[in-house]
Amino acid sequence: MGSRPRSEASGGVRRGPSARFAKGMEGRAQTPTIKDVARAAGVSVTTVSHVFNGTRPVAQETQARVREAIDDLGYSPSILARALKGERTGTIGMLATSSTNPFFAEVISGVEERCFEQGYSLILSNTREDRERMNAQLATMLQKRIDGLVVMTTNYDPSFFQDLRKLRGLHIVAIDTDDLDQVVVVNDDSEMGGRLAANYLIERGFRRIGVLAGPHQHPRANRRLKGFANALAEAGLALDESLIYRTDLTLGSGDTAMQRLLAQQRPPPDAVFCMNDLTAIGAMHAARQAGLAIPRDLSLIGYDDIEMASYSEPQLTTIRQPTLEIGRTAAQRLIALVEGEEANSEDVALPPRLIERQSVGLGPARVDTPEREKA
Amino acid sequence: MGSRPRSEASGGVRRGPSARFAKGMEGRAQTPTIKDVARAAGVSVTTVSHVFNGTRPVAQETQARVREAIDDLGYSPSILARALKGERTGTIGMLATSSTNPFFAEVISGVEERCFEQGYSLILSNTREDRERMNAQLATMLQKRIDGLVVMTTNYDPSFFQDLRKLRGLHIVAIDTDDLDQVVVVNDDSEMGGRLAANYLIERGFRRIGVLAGPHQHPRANRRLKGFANALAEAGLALDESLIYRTDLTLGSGDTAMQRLLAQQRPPPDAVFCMNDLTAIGAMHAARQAGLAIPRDLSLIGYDDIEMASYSEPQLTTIRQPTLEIGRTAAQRLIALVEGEEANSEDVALPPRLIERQSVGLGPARVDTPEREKA
DNA sequence: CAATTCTCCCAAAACGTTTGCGAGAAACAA
DNA sequence: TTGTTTCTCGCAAACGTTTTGGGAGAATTG
Repeated sequence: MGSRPRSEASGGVRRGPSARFAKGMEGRAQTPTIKDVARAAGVSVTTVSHVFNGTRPVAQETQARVREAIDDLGYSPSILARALKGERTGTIGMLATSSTNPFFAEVISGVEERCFEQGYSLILSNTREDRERMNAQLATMLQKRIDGLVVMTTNYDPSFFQDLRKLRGLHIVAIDTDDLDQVVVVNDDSEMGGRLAANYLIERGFRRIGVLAGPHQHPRANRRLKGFANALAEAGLALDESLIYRTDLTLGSGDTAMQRLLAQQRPPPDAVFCMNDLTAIGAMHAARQAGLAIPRDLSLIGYDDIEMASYSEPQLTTIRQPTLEIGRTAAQRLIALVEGEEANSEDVALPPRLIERQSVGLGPARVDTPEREKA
Repeated sequence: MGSRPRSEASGGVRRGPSARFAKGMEGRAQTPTIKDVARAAGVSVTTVSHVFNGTRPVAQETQARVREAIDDLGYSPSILARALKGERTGTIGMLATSSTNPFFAEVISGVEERCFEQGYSLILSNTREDRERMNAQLATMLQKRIDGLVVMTTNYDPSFFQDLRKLRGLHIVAIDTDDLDQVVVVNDDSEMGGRLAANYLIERGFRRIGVLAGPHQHPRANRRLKGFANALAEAGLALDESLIYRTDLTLGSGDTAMQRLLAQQRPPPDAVFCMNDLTAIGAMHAARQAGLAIPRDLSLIGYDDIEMASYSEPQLTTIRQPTLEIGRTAAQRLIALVEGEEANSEDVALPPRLIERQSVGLGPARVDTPEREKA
């Protein structure tokens, strides 16, 4: 809001008066404009434009001359100028919490991939869940006239989305957020994911089950937890609130949460449902440090199926989210919106899947501690 | 090069003729222009511009009126139009191999962070080392008139950089690439990193040392290997070429390379130097599957110090690269270049550091297999 | 040979900014 | 009153495109 950086010095020899005869590599070769091409080809800018875009028939010979000039000068039209004429900028923005978290990284990758395929480019910003940053980044993106916005935040901040909704004319798709009117949301079906985890554990006979939950306001993790609790309830089991430990879904917080759990719960629960693989791997670490063997003494199930889940010790049983697909779908929907599609703006929920590996045992530690059998 | 997508349908009601009285929320609220503000405030566009930018004294009262109009309408200037006047676009591009690899992700994060701090935004593209994609992405970025470019590729493709150099007027900074004239390069001091690893292993008495190397053309990994070999040589040891196995620096390839090594080398080497943490973790996995305990039967040292290195089993001893810092520095240098700084365009090499954890034992497996002692 | 239709091209407006130039008004000095 | 300075602000050009409305000449038709 304050004074913005002015180009006081005007520094280098940026942009001389539309370099004539840019062919010769004398001096600094400015990026050629359509005018340069027109001059070189001896035609009007109109003709150059039409040749380049194929928007109107142009005589073969003229076309050849123009094309040659284009190649010679290495001309490529300025999207800036083009966008000024009311066309789209072909740029979409993405607000993400952090691009280093492997789950986010993959979603981002999916978004980027689909954007590229469709000829859009992606401006990426990491918000770190800092409201100030988000505002600043959003403002910049608006100045850059993005065609649409993908939002992937972990903590659902209603006021931010309210602000967002005021921006009529900007198309928005949210990933992993509570259902929002006016905004398309792409998710995995988190509730189903939670159920999958619960049913798997129930099936194997686990009854005393802990949870490494996400932050309070985290919609995705909360939905997983809800599905988990529902499935438990349907099996006549209750979710023991005292066995729920909060994390912020990072490696470190999984580690410390598990430490706390192990310190407070004796004996420890038979199994623990972790809201994502990162916390599960952190939890494994803590369990190991505490001398517990997995899955012998304690079973763990994660969520996401990041690549690392196949390489942990033991390999992590988890619920796979179609991560890349979530990103791709979000981009797809956004682009459809941007390109004028009005219909089909319903939310999307992609189905998760159980991936069975080694971190969940065959049942509560019967063999090793037979005395608990009777309980 | 072929026909580009035309906006044939011109679809939705995009951009009516500069919405009058945009205050009323009737219909679609277009993003207001400076003209709308001027009209609302009853002044000329000139005055609005000067008020907004503080480029000329404006009467207090007028200023107040203009500001009110700006707030009312939610005006923010179009960078497109501004850039058209020859100013910078405030956008920098980044070509990266993949944003899901944790090392890359962190570098990207550093770049993004610094860009944001300096008021630039980042267009990110994943190349997947596909030359076609790179070209297409670069072309798009050029059309968007990026002010500068950060390149982070794993395989050094001289011809690409040659092409790049032809783009005079575009500022470029490369990360992790062989020294290039005309382009600033930011690295960690990979050779020193290799030495650190070698000396640490030598110190502990390891002599028969394997290597999980990177791809042939990978400059960074090659420099590490060179430093490693040099340090070995200085200690009077030779690097056994037959103990070098190639990987492509992913988890999976670390796993399979280690499998091959274990199958072919009996007994296995005492220690293995892995070119990055991902391959080291993959290698751990393979070793475990083969029934080897780390570090009892085999010592492993990695490179990068990604977060996961602290949570693997056992925790990975590794060479830490100042990953974030590499990204930040690259962005910093690029922005300096963009803003007209000519001098100080030397390459940067940031110092790596040994992080001692648990994957390297106290020496070759004397205790457990005393018979090898005599060898 | 005049009238009509094509074919190929150009001029100019418009997009939203910034900015050099200058004009009117007020304040001040004479 | 008049000349000068100081404030305050508007006009219009320019940036690189796309696109509309013609226009000049050639080809076709009558």
